[in-house]
Amino acid sequence: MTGIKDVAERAGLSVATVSRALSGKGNVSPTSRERARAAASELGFVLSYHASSLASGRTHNVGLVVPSVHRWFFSAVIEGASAALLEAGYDLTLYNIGENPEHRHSVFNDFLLRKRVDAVIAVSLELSEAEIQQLHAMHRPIVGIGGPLPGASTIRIDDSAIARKATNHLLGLGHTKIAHITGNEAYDQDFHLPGTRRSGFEEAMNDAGCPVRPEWIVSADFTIEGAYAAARQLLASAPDRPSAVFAASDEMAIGTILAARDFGLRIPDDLSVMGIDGHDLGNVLGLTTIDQDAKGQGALAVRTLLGPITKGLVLEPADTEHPTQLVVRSSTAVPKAGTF
Amino acid sequence: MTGIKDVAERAGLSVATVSRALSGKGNVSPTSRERARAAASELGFVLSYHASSLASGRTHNVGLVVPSVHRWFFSAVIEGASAALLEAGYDLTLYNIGENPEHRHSVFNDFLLRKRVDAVIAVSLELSEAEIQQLHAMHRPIVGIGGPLPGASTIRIDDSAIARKATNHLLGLGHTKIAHITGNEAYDQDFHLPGTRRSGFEEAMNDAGCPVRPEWIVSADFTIEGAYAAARQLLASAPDRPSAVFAASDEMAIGTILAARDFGLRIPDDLSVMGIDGHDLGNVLGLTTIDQDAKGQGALAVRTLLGPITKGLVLEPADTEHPTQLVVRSSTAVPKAGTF
DNA sequence: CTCACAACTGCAAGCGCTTCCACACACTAC
DNA sequence: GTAGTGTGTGGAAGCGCTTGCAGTTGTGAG
Repeated sequence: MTGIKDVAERAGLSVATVSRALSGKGNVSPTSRERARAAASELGFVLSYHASSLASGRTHNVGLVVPSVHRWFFSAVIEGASAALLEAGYDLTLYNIGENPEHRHSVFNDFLLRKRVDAVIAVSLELSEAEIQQLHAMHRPIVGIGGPLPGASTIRIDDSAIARKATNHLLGLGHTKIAHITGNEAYDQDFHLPGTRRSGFEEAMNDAGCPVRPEWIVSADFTIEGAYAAARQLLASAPDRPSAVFAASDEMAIGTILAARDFGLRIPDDLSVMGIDGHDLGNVLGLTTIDQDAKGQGALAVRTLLGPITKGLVLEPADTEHPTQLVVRSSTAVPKAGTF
Repeated sequence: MTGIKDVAERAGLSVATVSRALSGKGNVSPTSRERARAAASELGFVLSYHASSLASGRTHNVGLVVPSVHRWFFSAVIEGASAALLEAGYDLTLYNIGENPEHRHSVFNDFLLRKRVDAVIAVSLELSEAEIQQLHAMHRPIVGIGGPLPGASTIRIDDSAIARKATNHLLGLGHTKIAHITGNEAYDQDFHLPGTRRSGFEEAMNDAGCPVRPEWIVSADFTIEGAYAAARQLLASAPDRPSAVFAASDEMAIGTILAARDFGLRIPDDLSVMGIDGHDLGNVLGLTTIDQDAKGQGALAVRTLLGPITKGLVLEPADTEHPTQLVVRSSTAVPKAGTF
């Protein structure tokens, strides 16, 4: 394999100068820089990042920790982060926690401590003080997506406000019999996201003077399949059926739509459905939603990290609220008189 | 940060012995091994993988290259590979090519050559001779998923046989008016997967003496959305409508089901639909499919690579066919007499 | 003409490990 | 007894880069 030594030889320069020329750091005359570049490209030289990292301490690699790669939100974040990192010349090391709690433990107590990443992006994961401390002790900045992280930067959306906005959209159309599909307790552990959205829903309902019926708050696991099952139960009793469903995620809204179709309910005539996310399928199904631009959040996380890192600065913890947008499609409408 | 030196000091051993003790390679007395382990864990020592890689040449990191992270098949492969790698103590570096052709170029001509990965898993990507050569020159074994890779190991399914099996399932039920949703040309570049499945479909039809109607072969981009649009066109002309649709992927089958519902077609009464994949949504929608266990393919790819690597052997190129399974659910049935 | 200073360059010391080699020692086999 | 074998250990030479430092040159100011 050709190393920097070969390049130096060919260019008639020292290894040190070639290193500086190629990295762009330090003073190098234009002539030398050009010669180094030419020699490198003639030899097809590609820097060994191990050696570079060992010597410099910078790895050009960012760790991305996600709870799952299947759910829409996470894969959208991965996509956004991945593209931004690729553009910046950074590698992306993916840690998919999955269902296994042991995996989470080894990711935070082993993998991430191997000094292989310059920074960590944690998606929808509430890190413990100890976990954050460890990473900070190693000078590894952290950006959290999806919730507040003590002492770390975060990118998030205002879940409570969004839930109120969504609920108000339905209320504004004239719905009063509104059900809510929230997340299971298991999903409330990390950032209490389902709880926050649910509270937002309840507040909006109370503000409008609409009763919140406990039996119309059902929970699922944030997947289409899970919400499908939950919605079937919710919609089973024809005489006492909500006229609208607000689901805490688009995937759960989609599950609801599928369940509604099974009962022959037309959307939005017999049932209005809305979600939160901006899922790609929303278009096909005409789903009204609040788009949270997950891809953009992933890209923003990368920019947040890389700015200070490339300048050699320390990342100041900051809390960035990502904008969201109500997208009205055909799954919500004024309730038909008959359904009241 | 504590290094191996600190551990050696604390354990009263040399750095060399500690290294051997912790890595498990070479002869170390049980006493020394235990002392090294104790000292390491007391100090919370975690190996620096950069230094380790630089010295040993092994990186404990595998590169996974995918065309997209959104499509079901790819995220399932990622999930399977990710879990298997985590178990083995390996990092997973994800390269998501995406839509941008430049990204593909830089991944293969820059990122993967940085000597940061021990091996490469390429999913549904047909590598050029040059790309394979480069990686082989660096002694980086490659495993391809989804198609033959000259000189590399591959894991794949028999697309032609599967397509015939699927078609035969529909023919066996009595369908003769069968449409096929195939992939766009853009998706035929890499492993000609859409083309192969389409040929299988046509062969089975011919063998059964059923005419293949060109206007009943439509193409989409492998997404639910794309197939939805294509299926709408296909199903629009009521008088001349197929009684069954075989889609080249589950996502496209799902798009077809959604489109059918828009036309008020009941499944399977008015239209039988089947796909290929084993998509999670298949259960909810009652989709008949051929399960190809994408997660298992990802895990198998990892095992295929890691076996030889950990033993220090060279990976012998081998072509492994992954088993598939016909899963009959409620989206396919005997055609109703009226629809003939 | 000298001096201070900046711009450029090379030497060499690491970065934190792995592993070759040499050596010490304890055996077994003759 | 000696030679041969195997096990356990430490010294030290790298792995392929980056970067502090010092040295060389060129420049404008005094």
